[in-house]
Amino acid sequence: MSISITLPDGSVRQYDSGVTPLDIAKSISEGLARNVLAAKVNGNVVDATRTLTTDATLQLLTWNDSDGKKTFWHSSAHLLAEALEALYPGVKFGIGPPIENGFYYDIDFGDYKFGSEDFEKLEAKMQELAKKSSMYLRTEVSKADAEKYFTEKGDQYKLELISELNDGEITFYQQGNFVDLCRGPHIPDTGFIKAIKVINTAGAYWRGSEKNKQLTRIYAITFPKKSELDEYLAMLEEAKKRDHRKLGKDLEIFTFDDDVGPGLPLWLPNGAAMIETLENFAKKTEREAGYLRVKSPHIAKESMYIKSGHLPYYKESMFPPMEMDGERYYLKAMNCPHHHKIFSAQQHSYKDMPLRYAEYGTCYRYEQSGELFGLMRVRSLTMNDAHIYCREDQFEEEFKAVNELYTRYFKVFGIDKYVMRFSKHDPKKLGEKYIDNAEMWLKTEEMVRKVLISSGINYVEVEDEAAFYGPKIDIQVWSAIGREFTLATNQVDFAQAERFDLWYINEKSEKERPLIIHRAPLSTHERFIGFLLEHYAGNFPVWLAPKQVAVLPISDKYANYAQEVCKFLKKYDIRAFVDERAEKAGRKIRDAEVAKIPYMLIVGEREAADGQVSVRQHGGADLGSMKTEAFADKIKQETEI
RNA sequence: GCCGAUGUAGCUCAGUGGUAGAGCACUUCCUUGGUAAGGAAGAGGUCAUGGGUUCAAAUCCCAUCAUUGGCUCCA
Repeated sequence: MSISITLPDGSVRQYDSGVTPLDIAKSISEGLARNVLAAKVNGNVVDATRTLTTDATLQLLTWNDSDGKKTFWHSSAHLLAEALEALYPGVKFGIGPPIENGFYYDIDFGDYKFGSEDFEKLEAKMQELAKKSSMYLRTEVSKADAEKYFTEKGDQYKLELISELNDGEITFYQQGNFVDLCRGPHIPDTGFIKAIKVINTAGAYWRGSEKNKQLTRIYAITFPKKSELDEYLAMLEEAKKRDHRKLGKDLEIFTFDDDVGPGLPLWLPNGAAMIETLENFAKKTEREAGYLRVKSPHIAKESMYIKSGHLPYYKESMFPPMEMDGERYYLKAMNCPHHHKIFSAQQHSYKDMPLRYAEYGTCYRYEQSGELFGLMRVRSLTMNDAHIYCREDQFEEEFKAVNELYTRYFKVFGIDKYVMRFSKHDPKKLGEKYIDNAEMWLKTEEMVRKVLISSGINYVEVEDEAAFYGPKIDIQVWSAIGREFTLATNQVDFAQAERFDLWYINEKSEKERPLIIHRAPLSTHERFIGFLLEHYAGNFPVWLAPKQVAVLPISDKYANYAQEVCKFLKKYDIRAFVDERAEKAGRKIRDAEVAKIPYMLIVGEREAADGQVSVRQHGGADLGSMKTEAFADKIKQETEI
């Protein structure tokens, strides 16, 4: 009997029933067959060795398809497990999925401490087993047989997984002597795996729960070619060069000190200059957008956090309280309660609304020690914070304006790789994790969705990630080394107005609750500058660069002239300095290049003679000579944002 | 908080039980120069901290602190 196979280009070919995708690949070309890792049949990824008995659409998957890569890495995880079982008999296996770059396997080593000194041995064993080109053989097993197999093997993790499966949907895969519970699919044989690198190990709780035993997670990556592994490792090296922790040190932006404490960054003059620039920019933008600036203290009495409802939710991540005059004071972990108090300090009419209170507010959060990460996760942070108090009929417009502010900022900084997450509540957790007001949850979530859709913003909706007081939008970005974090956030709050008894007088002369929007589009200084360091790889645009211009006298005969130039530029608010060291011009240029300073002004006899500067741009472009004033005008223009 | 790794000069790092090292940076002197490193000399370390083993510890063991890769968390 013959079946019709439709290929991605639309062509239809006839084959005998029982043909495999691999056979089909061979019929097209031997070269293709050598590269086929798996197949997509009617949209489902399956083994390339599965037989086809009915008409189908077929896509052959290779290393160039993400599903092909995933299959390759998943199969590699089985290879890793096979090698582990050979090297450390009796180990038990959790799960071993592919990830974005490579794969991992969670292992229970019993009492053995698996560490980095085991990596080479493991890699060698995997290489050895890969060379055998063992086929990945699929068998369907009954639930009873599956349970029997892993009971005999004593692997309680696999048994737990099996207990959640139904009879008839359980399959085993075997390569060499290793059998694993797996739904597949897999690559045809281990011979495809040519390059192997064990990356690192980490503790990981079984099924992701702190209550469970911690297993040893082994991360590794494999490739079908040695050269691809080399490329990957080179790419990792490149990413390390962008790491904000390295750049922050090299460019003298920030530092940490044991005597100050973990997660408490110290800003060096260059970092402080960036903060000042960012604040000026934000303040100007916010002023234009109708925000009013407010200021609030760093601490407050415990009673305020009880009133706000923050304390029961976040006590664990606040620094412990200080006792003073029989009162307990907390370092603030958020600015909202203070702002609410500013709102309630005055009486407001509906005509005053919306009121937008903005503050670069410094907060302190006791992040878990294991969570600290350079500038991205710290314990003292200064937020680009603001709270908008508005009437319900103003909410959409206000929320939309906030989104537009984000878009404007992101455009200025050239941020285009991000995901907007719309975080919603989980109705099952009303009264626990979330304020118990089902109606307001649904109402505000619908309002947010409406704004997102009408603004044409791409977003994903996620359940059970809202703040306790309302739905929110988070902007997810990635660090140079691939770690995901929330850059900015925009939240709705329908709970705290009630708690703080916030009201305004409406048209009918009645008290009415405002809706509140929390927003922090520029995140915190810590996180944002950390992000910008990586985003620009330290090559900041002129307006943001902590040092904008280096004036480099050819010799100390021209030091005075250099100082004159520098003084002149400073009058224009340009951040300039003179390199007066007794070094040659070449050396001064090199050092300015390494420090990533946008402009270098070389001044010597020629320039001093007629009030000029010779301009070199970071990166090497020689812009020639011009009057100092002309240069200052040029920079002024460039720093307009 | 949990599992693993790391901690030596300002920075980057070498140093497997026997007198603490290199490069860069720093200081001083010489050199006065034209678009990515001029030369010489000098200074600089309680080898994270505290215990232990040893005739002897940067090195081996234990604890603590910090950093870091993950896990859990993230107002």
